[in-house]
Amino acid sequence: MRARVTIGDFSRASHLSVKTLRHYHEVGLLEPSEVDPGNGYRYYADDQIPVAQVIRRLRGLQMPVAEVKSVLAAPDPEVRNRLIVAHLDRLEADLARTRAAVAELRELLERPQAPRAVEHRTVPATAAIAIQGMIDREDLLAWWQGALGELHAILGAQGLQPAGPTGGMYASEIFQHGRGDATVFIPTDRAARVVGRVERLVVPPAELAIMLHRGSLANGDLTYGELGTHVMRHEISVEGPLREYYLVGFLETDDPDQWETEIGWPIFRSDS
Amino acid sequence: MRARVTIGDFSRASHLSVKTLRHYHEVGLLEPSEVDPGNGYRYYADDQIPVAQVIRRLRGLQMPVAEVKSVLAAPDPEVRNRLIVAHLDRLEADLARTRAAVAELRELLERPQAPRAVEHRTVPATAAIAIQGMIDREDLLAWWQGALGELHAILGAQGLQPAGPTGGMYASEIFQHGRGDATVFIPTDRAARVVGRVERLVVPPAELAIMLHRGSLANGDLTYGELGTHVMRHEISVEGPLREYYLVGFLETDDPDQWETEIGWPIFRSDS
DNA sequence: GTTGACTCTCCGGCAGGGGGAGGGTCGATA
DNA sequence: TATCGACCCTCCCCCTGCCGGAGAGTCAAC
Repeated sequence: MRARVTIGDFSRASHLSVKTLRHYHEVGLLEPSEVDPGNGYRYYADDQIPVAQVIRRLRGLQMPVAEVKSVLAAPDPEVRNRLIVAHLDRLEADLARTRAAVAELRELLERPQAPRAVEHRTVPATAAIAIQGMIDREDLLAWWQGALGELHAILGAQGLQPAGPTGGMYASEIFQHGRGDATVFIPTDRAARVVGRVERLVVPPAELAIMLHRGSLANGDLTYGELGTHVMRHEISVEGPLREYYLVGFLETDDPDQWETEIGWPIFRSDS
Repeated sequence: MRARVTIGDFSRASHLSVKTLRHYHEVGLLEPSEVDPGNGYRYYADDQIPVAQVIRRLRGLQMPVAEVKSVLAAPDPEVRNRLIVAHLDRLEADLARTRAAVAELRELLERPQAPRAVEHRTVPATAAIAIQGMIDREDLLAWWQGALGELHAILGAQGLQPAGPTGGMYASEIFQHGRGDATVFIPTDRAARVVGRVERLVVPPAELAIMLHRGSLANGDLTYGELGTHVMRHEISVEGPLREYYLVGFLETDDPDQWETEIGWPIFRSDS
């Protein structure tokens, strides 16, 4: 026989506040086992306690309500667990990222930076193989590694050598709005055969203000900031994606602190 | 000479969206260096880029806007750094908690539990020394350890022995709303002298449904849930704080997995 | 029948912005 | 100098996941 209790009692038993329970009812996350049609009173059954527990646990780990709902709706325990584990994995990844950001910020607080040099460069049009995509910022790093790896693999498989440093182009919307067009490319002298998402591309010419960034690109915003300040102060900024050239990257060394990246900001140059 | 740019250019240079910049202006976090009184256009100066960078960094680490504001308002770099480091420390603590919760949940997914026995117990009124307080849930663990340590120290200093297991009483509001009354106590035969926040207390008698919880109390909600289900199904719940008795706790062993805690739910018993 | 403790719905608000409507402006070109 | 497209402005509503309170209806014990 199932016991039936009021919302207040269920609140005390489940450790969810009355407000929260009503909210969960409203959004369909946890429906009372019975609602009196006369007065609207909600009544909960004792076997809803474990459900409430699960909800509390998952919400405590920031799982969005909609996702909790789909977990509960999944009939198969296997599916359920996979959804939960997926969320836990995302959490772990988040933790790692935050931890890294914290460490970097601590580092930056310890030792302030010296100003860096800015170079002007005229980049000619360049034939290359490339991968393009509309990318969410959070996926950028994974996409970037995958795409660069693929390009190198294609090149290697055809016995070709890069004709210049690997590079990338990034629409500023990626950084402002978290999503935008991105391109990575490797210059090639001779036409490579293209496979899958790899395509041939003539990287357009550009006038760039260039600053060298050392270390992981997770810290790239600092260099971007410095470069942006320089450009605002001394140059005329023009339309066009930001450009990066990976002089030393993850293909050359495992230690991100050793990476060297040129960051290029499109500018207008009237004279030399 | 400072350059002056429109909000769009500043957005591209700072990687903050136009919407966000307007929002930061509105809340006073980042004021444009100049606002045209005629048309309301915002203009930013190049030396605001580093400020924008700092804001972006700190916001990226979930520092509330108000706190970022006070960081920027702090004139002394020392003070600034202390504020930031404090936030980073909080973040680290958060990370540790989340990590632990993730690990526990993974564990729970691996091996499901067997149902546990529930015992009925009549607890008589008991003289004790106690510490009470209105506690936020997040501070509960620290408060609990501190208070228990203090009680034991007082007892030890007076050469007295506990006359029963250490216990605690917790208003259910703590769990429902994150804040409420809490009490920890140690029964004593002979009157102890009381010092500071320690007081003498007669722990009121109670009828309890009791379940044994093994392991860290971070997982206590599971046992609470099971016990709550039992109470809803088989007992008549009455008013009164939840009660815990720490049979094996942090004073006895360093390994939280070894802890044993009795969890008591106040019930009504008409007969034996 | 009267309390007092519950319960209901509805409204408003929090952070930290995003989306979009509707309308004014800027500047480079023709 | 007119025009056009790219900017910019304000205002309002929306999002998530609840919390707080007002005003009114209900339940159960005495």
